[in-house]
Amino acid sequence: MPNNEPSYDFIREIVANDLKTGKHKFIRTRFPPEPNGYLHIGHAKSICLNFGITSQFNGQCNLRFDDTNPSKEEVEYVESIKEDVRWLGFDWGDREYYASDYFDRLYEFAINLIKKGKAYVCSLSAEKIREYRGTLTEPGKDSPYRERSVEENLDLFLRMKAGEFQDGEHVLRAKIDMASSNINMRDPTLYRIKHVPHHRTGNKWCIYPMYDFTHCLSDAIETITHSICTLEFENNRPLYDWVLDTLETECHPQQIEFARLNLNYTVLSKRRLIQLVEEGHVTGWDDPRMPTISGIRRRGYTPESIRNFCDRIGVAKRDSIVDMELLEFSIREDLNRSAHRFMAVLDPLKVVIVNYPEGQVEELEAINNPEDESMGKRMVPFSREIFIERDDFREDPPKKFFRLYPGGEVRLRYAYYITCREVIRDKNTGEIVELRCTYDPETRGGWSKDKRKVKGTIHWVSKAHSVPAQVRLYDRLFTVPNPLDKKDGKDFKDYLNSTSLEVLTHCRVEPDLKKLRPGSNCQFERQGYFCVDMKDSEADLPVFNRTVTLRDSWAKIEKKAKK
RNA sequence: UGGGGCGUCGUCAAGCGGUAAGACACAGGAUUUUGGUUCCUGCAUUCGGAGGUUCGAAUCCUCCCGCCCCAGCCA
Repeated sequence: MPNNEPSYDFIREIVANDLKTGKHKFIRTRFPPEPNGYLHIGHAKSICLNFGITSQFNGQCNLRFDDTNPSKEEVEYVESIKEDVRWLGFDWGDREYYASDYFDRLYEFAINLIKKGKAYVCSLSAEKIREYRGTLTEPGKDSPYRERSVEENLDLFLRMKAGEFQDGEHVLRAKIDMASSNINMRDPTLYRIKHVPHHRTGNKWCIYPMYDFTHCLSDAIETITHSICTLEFENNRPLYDWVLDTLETECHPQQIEFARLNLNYTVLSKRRLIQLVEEGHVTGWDDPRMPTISGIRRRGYTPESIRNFCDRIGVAKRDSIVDMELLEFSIREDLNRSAHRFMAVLDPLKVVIVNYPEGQVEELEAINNPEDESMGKRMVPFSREIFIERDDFREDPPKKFFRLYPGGEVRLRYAYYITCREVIRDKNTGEIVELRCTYDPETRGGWSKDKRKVKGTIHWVSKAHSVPAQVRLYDRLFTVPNPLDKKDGKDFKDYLNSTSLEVLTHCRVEPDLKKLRPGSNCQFERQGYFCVDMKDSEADLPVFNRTVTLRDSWAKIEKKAKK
């Protein structure tokens, strides 16, 4: 049976079915980041999933900060997270929640659990608790404090909250089963003492709830219908259900796990990213080489391209490593149809057109975006002395090289055909410093009446009219597809790409490029997509970040020839 | 040799008992004033392996193999 319907991923299938059977009339999800670092492209997958599903099925997605560990969390992170989610194009309305807003209710739930005889205060040290927990193959042992009376537990827990104890003296534990084959069920810790001020609740609390206790109850409080998380929480699902079942909450969301995103040539874990930042391997969370949302944004990626990327990678349960090229495809696709084209010479080589009248300047018409006529045209100044890309000239051209070489003719985009007549070198170094060329006045605009074949077209800028610019060429952060694949004791940082950033300081670009606003995208013809750096660009010296190169089939041919 | 998951093209990923979608990548070719874009064409006789059930299996059953997750008072 041919089926032309676009297929849902397994989560959307569940949601659609719940709607169809009437299990739910309204879908509510949540995106629950812990504010202990910046969001990365892996979070984008989760954001697109959670917000995407609810917009598709007319539901709502809450933004909830899972802020139960004050020793790792900071307001800087909550601000950046909000900015990133918004930038990606999603709106949580007024539903900005914090697990810490539920601390009072969570505390009541804990009291309730104690009263039901389902939780107890354990006074074993952390090390002892670990010992008593058993191992993967051996069952654990009951804590000697497991049978404390409800009254004693209530009293102790109250005093924990009141600050009568030091960190680590007691914890509140669920009373489940120390012999469970699921280690998460061996009387997991629910509350710990931490005399640490919280970024939102200040000094109000010195006991903080653990994830397993907080998350399910926060979901229930917010009447979440589908609690979507990553695979590693699969083992926690029985505990998620146990807490809600035992407390008999009115709402019992369904936890569903999917495989987190992995991308080759980079790392996607906050722990490692924070390491790169703190140890100075990158300039910050928003370094354009970082896979963080802020890094990608500064690199020049568009929200649209990220969303398309997330659609393309799909949602499933199997661990996978997505090819970076898919991300690059997504941004090329978006920028190809939207980016304004310009000419920019990254590594300038001076060309004097000897038969062009000295002092003459022409304004030549150039198309702003061949994919979008509505973006119009612009005038580009042309004169006797211009710059071309050093790499577009070869004294000894390889096969199939159809750019400029001695005696060869090439088209200057939107300008004229020129022929190279003479190569000028530096007397001392031998370096080529200038090319003497002649132009054909009959080819204005780049056309010839005699239909003579000129296969190559190169970009250029007028020496006198172009403006200087700095260009930053970014490459992948790591040299190997999987930096975590630690053979012979190597650390992921051993695979850092030492040439992931190349700064070009002598570039010359079209004068109009000076007018671009920070953050704007554009294409440097024949080279790639670039954006004006949001932090370092200045009116006198614009700074451009290379978002991604254009596909380059010449580079492939050359590479093949070398082999 | 405890438990929970997962194995379909180089990379993602559909497939839900009726005879292997799609995308990226790759390889050819056409068009092109970006060696860009666009457009054609090709790219899994086979679904981790072996048995079995069935007229028919990637889909059901059995066994085996491989990979991931869990022993935080992290999330």
